[in-house]
Amino acid sequence: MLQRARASPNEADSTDKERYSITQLAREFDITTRAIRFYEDRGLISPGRSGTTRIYTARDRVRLKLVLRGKRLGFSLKEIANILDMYAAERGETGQLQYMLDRLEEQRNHLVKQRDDIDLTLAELDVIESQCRQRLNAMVSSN
Amino acid sequence: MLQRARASPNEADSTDKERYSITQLAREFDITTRAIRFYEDRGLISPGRSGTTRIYTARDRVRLKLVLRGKRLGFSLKEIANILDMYAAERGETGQLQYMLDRLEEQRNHLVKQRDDIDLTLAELDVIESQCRQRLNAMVSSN
DNA sequence: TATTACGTTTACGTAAACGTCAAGCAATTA
DNA sequence: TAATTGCTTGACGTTTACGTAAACGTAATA
Repeated sequence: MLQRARASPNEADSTDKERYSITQLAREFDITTRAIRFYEDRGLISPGRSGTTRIYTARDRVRLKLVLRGKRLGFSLKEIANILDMYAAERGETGQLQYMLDRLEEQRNHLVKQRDDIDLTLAELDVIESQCRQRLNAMVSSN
Repeated sequence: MLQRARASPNEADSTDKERYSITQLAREFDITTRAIRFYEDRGLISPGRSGTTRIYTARDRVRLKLVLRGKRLGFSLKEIANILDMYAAERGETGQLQYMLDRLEEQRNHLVKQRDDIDLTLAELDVIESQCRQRLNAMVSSN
């Protein structure tokens, strides 16, 4: 039985040894394998292969996680691809550091605006809820 | 006159008098008239008519604003419709106050999670940016 | 050996959210 | 009066993000 030890104390290669199958990831993140393959088709993930079968590393898993976070924030896959590129380019020889700083600023502004929207909406939910509770109390006390 | 007092100094009719054309709103919010009509088609807005021409009140405008905010937060038009219904039902005779409180809670959880996502992303942007700036400094000092 | 589980590619289908004509009415302006 | 401007209602086209089915390979299990 050739099982690899997990949560290993030492790592020979500096690359993590965890590997995931497509269905493992699908189950973990509650998405379909179709979706994962689609993300690959759009260049968001590039898992290795064993024959034809996809094999996902810890890095692939992180990228998938970021993809899903981006989706929750309402970004399109294309936008998410750009963001992931920024993450990746961060240590590459881009030579366009200023351009990248601008893009970062842009991204930050977007997120801050979105957070403001959320805070506004949460505040309004508070108002609605308190009015709901008032009506609920009124119903109780009128019994 | 059993009217609730509103924030306005005088109001003859309790309905505001501002009217907007579809292109006015389109220009104000930088969307197309096609989009606005589409929102109407999906029941998100129901402007009055003068003949066949749509006439938008201040209330319609607010709803449109909420629609766009919802879109920025990544909600589908169907979800936005539900949210708007909650806003509207708030003073209606729903008789399902508890159900509505549950939906409010749900909505709140969604938003809080989204805000957490944003905070996570903003933190990571900080990291990337500082590394960018380090590289930029390195380039300058190596000249 | 047959079934089951898991994987693959290819390809057509679909819902959402509009974009983009087309054709026509109504009012103002040249 | 002719043209322009703004509005209307269809209706078909498009993009995104997958769903769904077909047809197949492989490996473990009953």
